[in-house]
Amino acid sequence: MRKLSSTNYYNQTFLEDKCALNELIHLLSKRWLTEVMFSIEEGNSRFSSLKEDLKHISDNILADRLKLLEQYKLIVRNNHLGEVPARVEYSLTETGEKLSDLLGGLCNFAENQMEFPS
Amino acid sequence: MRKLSSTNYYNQTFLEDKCALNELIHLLSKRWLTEVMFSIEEGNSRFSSLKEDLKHISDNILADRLKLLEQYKLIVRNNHLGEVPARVEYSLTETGEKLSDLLGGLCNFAENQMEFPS
DNA sequence: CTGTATCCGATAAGATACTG
DNA sequence: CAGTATCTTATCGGATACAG
Repeated sequence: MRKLSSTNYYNQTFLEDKCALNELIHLLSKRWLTEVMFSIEEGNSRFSSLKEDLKHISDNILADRLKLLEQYKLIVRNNHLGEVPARVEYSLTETGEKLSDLLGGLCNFAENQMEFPS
Repeated sequence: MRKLSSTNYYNQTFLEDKCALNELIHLLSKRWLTEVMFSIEEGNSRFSSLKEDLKHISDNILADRLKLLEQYKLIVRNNHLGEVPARVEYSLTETGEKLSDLLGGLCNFAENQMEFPS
């Protein structure tokens, strides 16, 4: 639960305060996060179906990414209360869909106009 | 110089191979990288003027980010050979300018349509 | 089924000192 | 002026075990 080593922490918050883009990119850079978003967009709404679709993801990472996406209001969590076994469904918010579109454009750019070294 | 702890390394390359977007985001997520790009776009072409513009960046980080941007062909390095003291100028490539535009759109989205927690 | 808790190795940022 | 080399600390991803 500790953090902030002076400059390291300071610089990160400085950059995030300066421009929201830095905070967004920091979020997007978390491994699997965009994949989880795209997988939900494609119709995988359950924890188990996401886990199956993203073959190599682990439970704790998937749970963490879902929590993050929910906190940033990019997805909504629909808990079907009281059902046993538990049933939860996720879906994109409007903001989430908009972001997904923008990332589509960026993806197209990355694949067609960028040259990656080695 | 060592790396790859099996799954950790494997998953990263798996995701980068699957979609170039992941590799691009991984690049953009390096701290200061977009700031360096934007600062060059605004006319800061020298190492020293970038360092002055981005007040809290350290030498080794700035040097590393410039090297990365050059490797990905987002900037070009123009070495004025034989001048003493050394003089080097950086500028955006066409690809760099295109990426900068796209990031502008993403930045606009981040600042106007996203809600950041806490 | 849908998660949480703890631990460990790998990577990234930055401080400091030094170089052509 | 424009960097490089070495080292320390913080953060991140993943394995494993467990819980409501």
